[in-house]
Amino acid sequence: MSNSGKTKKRIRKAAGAVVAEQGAGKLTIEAVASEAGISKGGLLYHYGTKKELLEGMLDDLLLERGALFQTDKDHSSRKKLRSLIETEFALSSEKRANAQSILAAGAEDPALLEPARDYFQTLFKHISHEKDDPTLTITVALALQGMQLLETIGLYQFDKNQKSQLKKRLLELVS
Amino acid sequence: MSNSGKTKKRIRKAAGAVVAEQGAGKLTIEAVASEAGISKGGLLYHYGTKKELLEGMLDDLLLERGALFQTDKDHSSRKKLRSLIETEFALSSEKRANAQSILAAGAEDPALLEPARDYFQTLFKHISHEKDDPTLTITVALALQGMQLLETIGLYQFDKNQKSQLKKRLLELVS
DNA sequence: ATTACTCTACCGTCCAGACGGTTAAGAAAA
DNA sequence: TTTTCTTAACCGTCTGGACGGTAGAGTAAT
Repeated sequence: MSNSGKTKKRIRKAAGAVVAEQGAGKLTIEAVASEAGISKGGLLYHYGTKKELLEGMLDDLLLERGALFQTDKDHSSRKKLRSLIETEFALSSEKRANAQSILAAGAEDPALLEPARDYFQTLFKHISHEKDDPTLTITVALALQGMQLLETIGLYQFDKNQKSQLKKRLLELVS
Repeated sequence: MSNSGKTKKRIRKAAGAVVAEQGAGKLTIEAVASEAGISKGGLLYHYGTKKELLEGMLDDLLLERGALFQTDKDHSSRKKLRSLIETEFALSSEKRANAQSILAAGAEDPALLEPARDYFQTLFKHISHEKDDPTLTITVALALQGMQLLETIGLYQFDKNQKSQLKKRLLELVS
């Protein structure tokens, strides 16, 4: 476990890059290995199967976002959402590349998405229990996700200006 | 061209079903042919290559939504968005399955998504020129897309109740 | 301090199966 | 009987994964 953590991280990052550049269907072990600068055999030493790699990628993604809605039972869903908005807009492009794991896992085996489904289940259940205006809060959460997914799939890229305005407005809507 | 239109449509529908059930990565010509009840060779008679099939699927999707923002120069972006909201929520589950083409095309060859990129480019440009509160309108458009994509990827399913509330609220926000 | 051994981290090769696409031939419809 | 549609058999390529091997750093025994 000494050095292997570093190499594993490099592999996961390379996998995200492959998906972003070539599409989820081109995520092959060879392509990832090449992008990471090691051989296929070397990659399979760290991740015994492709499935393990996909799971590792998804973990990265959910660990970043998921903690919020598991703990913090004392905070309102709006407060959590505000914090999620801040987090999402502040993410480095490297971390945002982790979202590619959604597409890769969905393409390979939809069953791998189960943890992500749990996350959204929890998220929307939380918000629905809100007293003030749950549907508005859901709208904001959906807009945040919509932006994220559009960018991940490569259908649209918001520029800095648009993003800062959008962030400001989303925060206002759930204040 | 006589009967082939029907068979082609059945093939496209089968392709959407395969993606929905097994994931974008499992969209193989054989699987689609089997789902459509014909042989692989039979499918390739109608769509000479897999790429052609993907393009056909994307056309289905964009023809439904796209017309709105190409024509109707005299209508405000809010009015168009309201009409898009109505359309999206009224879509049959069969038509909603067309959205799977986004995932399939993105997995196979991201270049195929170009028409879809154009669509969103046009959509957001239109909205940005709005005078009243473009960022709110963008938020609503993103929420609509977010719902759509979450359902398409299979990360969350909104029930009838949630949907009718959401539709009502989205319409209010851009009224 | 040299020999023997072990472990981690990798590499290169190989293979069975899956895949997209071609082809020759037949069935159905016109 | 010509055109349209469909089939089964086949081909070359790619992919996931298995596997044998190895360089090097450490550990222990002699």
